[in-house]
Amino acid sequence: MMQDSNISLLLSFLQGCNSLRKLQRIHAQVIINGYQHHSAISNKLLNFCAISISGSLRYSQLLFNQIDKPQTSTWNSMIRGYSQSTSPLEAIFYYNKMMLVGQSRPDNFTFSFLLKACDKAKAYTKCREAHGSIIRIGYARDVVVCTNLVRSYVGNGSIEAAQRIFDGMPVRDLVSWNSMISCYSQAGLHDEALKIYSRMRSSNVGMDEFTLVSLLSSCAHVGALSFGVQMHRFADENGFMDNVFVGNALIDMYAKCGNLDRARRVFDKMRKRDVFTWNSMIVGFGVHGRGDESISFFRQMLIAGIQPNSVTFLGLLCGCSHQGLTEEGVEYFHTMRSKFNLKPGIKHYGCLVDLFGRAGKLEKALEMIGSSPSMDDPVLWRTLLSACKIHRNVEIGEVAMRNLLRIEALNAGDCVLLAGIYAEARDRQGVARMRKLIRSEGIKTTPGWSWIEIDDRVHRFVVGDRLHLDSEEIYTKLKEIIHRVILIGYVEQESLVPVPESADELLENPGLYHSEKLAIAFGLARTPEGSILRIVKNLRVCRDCHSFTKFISKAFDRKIIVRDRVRFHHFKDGLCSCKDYW
DNA sequence: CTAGGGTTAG
Repeated sequence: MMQDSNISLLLSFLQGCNSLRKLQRIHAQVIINGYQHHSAISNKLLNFCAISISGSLRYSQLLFNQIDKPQTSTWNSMIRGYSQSTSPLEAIFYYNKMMLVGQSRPDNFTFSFLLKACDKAKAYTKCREAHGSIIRIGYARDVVVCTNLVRSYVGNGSIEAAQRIFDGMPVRDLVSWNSMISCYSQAGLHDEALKIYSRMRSSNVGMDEFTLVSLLSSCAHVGALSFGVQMHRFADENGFMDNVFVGNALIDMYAKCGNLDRARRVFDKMRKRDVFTWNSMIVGFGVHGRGDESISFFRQMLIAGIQPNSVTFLGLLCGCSHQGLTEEGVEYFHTMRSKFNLKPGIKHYGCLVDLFGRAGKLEKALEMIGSSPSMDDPVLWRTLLSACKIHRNVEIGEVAMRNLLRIEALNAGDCVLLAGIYAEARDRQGVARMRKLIRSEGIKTTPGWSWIEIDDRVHRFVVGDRLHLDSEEIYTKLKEIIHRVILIGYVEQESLVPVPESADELLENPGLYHSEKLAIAFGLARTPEGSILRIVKNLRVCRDCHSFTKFISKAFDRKIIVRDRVRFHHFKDGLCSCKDYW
């Protein structure tokens, strides 16, 4: 009697326990009363130590060692604890030990925790082994286990296996669908993520905040504005707008789709704002080249008492770089350390290389690489090479190229860039050398493309595209456009050495129409007068297309928003928001 | 009360 009430008292103490110190006192009581072998008590203790934030895995390890015949649930606690710790490999060791001892069988919980550990520890082989055991022991129909399998395979880079398991699941609930979508989204397979959504709709599991957040992230990445707007409406209608994740994802989506006003409106309405909220705005302004507004939001963020992090500074520095705020950018770079105790990472150095590079201070940019943590980072050299393209600097461009070769990071895009620099310097032999280099080294090429969204449909174009169904119409329209912009001063650059946009163009089809021109022509032909054209492309805008687009915005009185690989260009009345500084 | 899902950068 006495004993039972003591036990329940100890258990209730454990329930309310919120620190390791208290826990140790309770443990001492357990030992004093001779209850250390009472399984309810020791399991509870161990479970608490393993899972709770205030607990300690080391402590639960000690407790574990004192239990002579651990039950499945006890093993599970250890595996679970380590699976969410910083040493997920330990979880796998515990599972191995459990199998080796062989006294207790793994259950559906064991596999859920183990799979999570395989994901975190990037243990592909173990993941496959677990998959086999799951089938053998008979948990292959368990919806939670399968969902974990899907995540674990994706985390280990095997999207195909994940997709097969997902498709083979006898039952899929809302969480399973959300997992599949977020996995695609996080793996960068945004088209797949958006495609899954339509299948999900027909399976009648509904949608919640989690679904929205992943889908919005994918919209942001591919620039699918009208789909994003649909999601916004859905969030409004279902009362999801109070969720800070949803608000953040919406801000980011609007910013990345070129609509900063609507991003701002969502921001203003949010009741709770966290560091993601502020960062999304700061990064948004940054990639649109509105550095002064990035700075303004940064200041307000500090006043609101939100601590900036390294992403905040990436947005801020990007804004400074694209608006030519060189001194401010350098200043903020230094305050990272001095005021905010943040160590600038390689990407922050990249921003500074870009900042100096764009401003034409190529020597400074080169110095910056020298003072960075790594002279072997391809991104830094590539950034310098892009700057050399802007400022038509052959010498430093060649330095960047030699370094890319040295660190064996050279890709086709780099060759195309340098070829462009040579072309603008009228150095045909240089262009030819780049062409040869790509061929001889067998360097993989990225085809350039542009797309435009018209009536909720995406139309995608490549250089010299003849595959589009409306090819005739597009080329006729393009001829007409060229005629009209020449009348107001556009000079076609075809008479010069063609500046290649993509490797394909450099290798085989010089002088063809860039994908961007085709997308714009199609947009002009198919949308009502006065409406905004939104173009998304995977490469940078070339000088000729940039000039061409400026003239179109004037000749046709259209606002045109182009999102290229790194930033936005807003064309209006013959001018671009980047002030020709990109 | 032993399980699985979310945002910025890259």
